[in-house]
Amino acid sequence: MELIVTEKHNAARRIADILSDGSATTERVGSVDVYRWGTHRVIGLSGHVVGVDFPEEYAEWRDVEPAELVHAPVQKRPTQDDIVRAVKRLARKADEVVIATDYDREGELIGKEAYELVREENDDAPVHRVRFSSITENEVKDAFANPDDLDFDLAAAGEARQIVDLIWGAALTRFLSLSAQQRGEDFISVGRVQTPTLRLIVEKEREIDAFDPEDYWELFADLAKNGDAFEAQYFYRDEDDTEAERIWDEADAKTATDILEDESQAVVESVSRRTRTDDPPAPFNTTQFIRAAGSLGFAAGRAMSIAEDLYTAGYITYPRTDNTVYPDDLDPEELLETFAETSAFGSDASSLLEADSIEPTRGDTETTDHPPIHPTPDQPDRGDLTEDEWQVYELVVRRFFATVAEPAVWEHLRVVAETAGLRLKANGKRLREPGYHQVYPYFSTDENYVPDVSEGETLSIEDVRLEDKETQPPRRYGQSRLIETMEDLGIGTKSTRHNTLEKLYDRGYIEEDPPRPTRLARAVVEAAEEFADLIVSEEMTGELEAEMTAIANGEKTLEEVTEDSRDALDRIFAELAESREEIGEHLQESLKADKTLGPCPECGEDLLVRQSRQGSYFVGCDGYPDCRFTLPLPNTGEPVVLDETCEEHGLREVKMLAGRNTFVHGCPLCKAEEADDEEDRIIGPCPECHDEHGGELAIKRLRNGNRLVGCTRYPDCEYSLPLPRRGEIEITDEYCEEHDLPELVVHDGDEPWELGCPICNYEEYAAERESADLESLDGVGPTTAERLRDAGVDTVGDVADVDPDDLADQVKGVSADTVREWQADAD
DNA sequence: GCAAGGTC
Repeated sequence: MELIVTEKHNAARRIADILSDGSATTERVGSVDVYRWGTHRVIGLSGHVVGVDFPEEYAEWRDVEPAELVHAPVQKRPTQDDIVRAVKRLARKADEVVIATDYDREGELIGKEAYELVREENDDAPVHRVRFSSITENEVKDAFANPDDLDFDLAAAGEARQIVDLIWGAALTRFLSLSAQQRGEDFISVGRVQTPTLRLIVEKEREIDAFDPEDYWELFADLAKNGDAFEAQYFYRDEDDTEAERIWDEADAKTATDILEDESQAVVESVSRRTRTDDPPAPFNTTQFIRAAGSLGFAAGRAMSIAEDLYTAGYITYPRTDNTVYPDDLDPEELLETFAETSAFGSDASSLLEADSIEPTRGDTETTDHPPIHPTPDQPDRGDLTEDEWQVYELVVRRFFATVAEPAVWEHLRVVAETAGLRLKANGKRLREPGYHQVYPYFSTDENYVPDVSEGETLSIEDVRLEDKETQPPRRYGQSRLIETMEDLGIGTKSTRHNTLEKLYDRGYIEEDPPRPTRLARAVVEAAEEFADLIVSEEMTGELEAEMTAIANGEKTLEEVTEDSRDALDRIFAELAESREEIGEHLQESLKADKTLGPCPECGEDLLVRQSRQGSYFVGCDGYPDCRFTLPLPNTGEPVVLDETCEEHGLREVKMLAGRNTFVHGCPLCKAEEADDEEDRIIGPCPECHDEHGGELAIKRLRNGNRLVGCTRYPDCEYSLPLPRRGEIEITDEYCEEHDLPELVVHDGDEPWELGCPICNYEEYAAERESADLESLDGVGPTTAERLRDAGVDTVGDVADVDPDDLADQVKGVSADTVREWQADAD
């Protein structure tokens, strides 16, 4: 039997399909699907199926000095037992094994891991390695016709990285967490990739904090030719003889304005025209895809998750790639033709096919890992995808179109006019040839109109405006710019950069989007800068890359590299030992600062965001138990303490993070006082207890900011209906006959909306929620929805009734935590 | 309970 091992299940299926000419069938080996035809078997791994870790006796943090981890043994252990078992079972019967993992360093290591599993069971079957960079018939058949051997040096380079990352990350993470006495989930983590990334964010924040704005002025005038007006701006030559628009002195600005206002005409001094070619963009690699999706409003992780769904469904190629050059065996014309008949893209594809020749653009990076992201000939109908998925799919299709389209041509027109010794300029631009913009509408094609004037011509000055401005602090990194910067610095990989950002959010290091660092993040970066500079610098990756290259080239061994790295970490721990307490205190202060609102109105100690034993959040006093002052917080989402401070109480405002239901709660003391001041408004009989006890329904505002319709006999009667948190609620004269309650109207923003009878409203809402499509849940695409339906879950209402762990076991790609998030969302 | 790297 010939066994073929691939890196992922999808690749196994497609390779089996190609090599068997479509005759392969599936069989189960344990719980794993394997493809077979004749004497061949193809099994797909799931990336790494074994991982490195310390032996069991190092697992308890309290029993081991973090510094001991530096010299602790490192073991390989299966992380995906079912797949490991299946590989071993197949290996026993194999006469020959072919490793067909991805064509990159990590693929070589994953291949070696498979090789070692095979060798545990089978001493003598020959093991070959095939390499191909896209799963197309030609490449795959060619690779299998010319098998090679595993590159053990290259795999060892990857193993060295695993060991160095584990030792540094685990030892320093434990050191920081233990010194700050952080237990449980709230450990303080550092690592070769996450900490330099965090430093980028922290350093930008330092620049913003240190920024001192400066006033300046800009002077504009409208010039007109026969009533045809356009905007021009005053400029001058500064001391370096460069053109400048900003006027730094207010008196100078006023003088120039006065002069200009006294003039009614300006004479055209020069007119220059030039045309500029605007080349179409390069094919998508992961980073550029994330950036483009980011400009459509998708967060990096969300964009990748949608792309993975589209890939699994077969609509686009593999979304994790560094490559920006299409492979030779992609025939763009052929692919375009498959779009020519579609309703969504037919006319654009047809117009592209009219070109004399089709020559796709090329980016700077040509790699062997995977082709650039492009659509496959397998096209979905619009109805097959959710709205978000369609947007991302269309982006990928149109990017492919753009890469085979013509350049655009812009015409620039610069006019300089002079009056009373002052010069005014206008820069016009016009899109003369739309080129690729016609099929790729994601870039701006805004034009700026400046009429055709000629030198010596007189223009009238219509309107003079002096604008006072101030210099702006540097902008925070957005998610996609962070990912681009990580790529430029060489930290992380195409597959992990967006995960690193999510990790920083989860660890409480960054908040909001664009991300801002917490006090804790600043303290961690400061501690690392002072004591373990290497872990916070992007150079650690650069140095490690150089060492890995040396291993791959046979110039160094894994042992040499990991020993050097251990020595460096030993030296860091020698210094850290003396400062343990100091570091711990600083981290603890920062942790507290992130949760501090301001002075307690009763005792003056700090008010802090705390969590009750049941898990709900509230505001409590640091003087507890002497001071028992508390304030409630809303019961949805996770609280974040903002920098904005309430003027009345000197307390920082609170924001509740709850996905798309995120909102700013404000000062919790103001909210509580507002609720105390707001009278309950009675609207009608309580359906539960009016007949028996005379209870009535009232619109109530709770101290945590929630608003509801509840019974006046609360807590004896707990009947309640939810109401929106925001907006003024008007009680109208129209009555619901069924419930004997007035119709309500909510005034929030411009358009008031009719909520109607609160009971009818709630019943409708509950029914809708109950039967809502699975796709309305966060992160559920058609693939996941299909799998959920297979497991007997058809609606959002059904999700509420399942056991999260059971469902996670049944449905591939869904974790129990995800299910719990859906359930919380549905409440 | 630690990292980063695969993949779902």
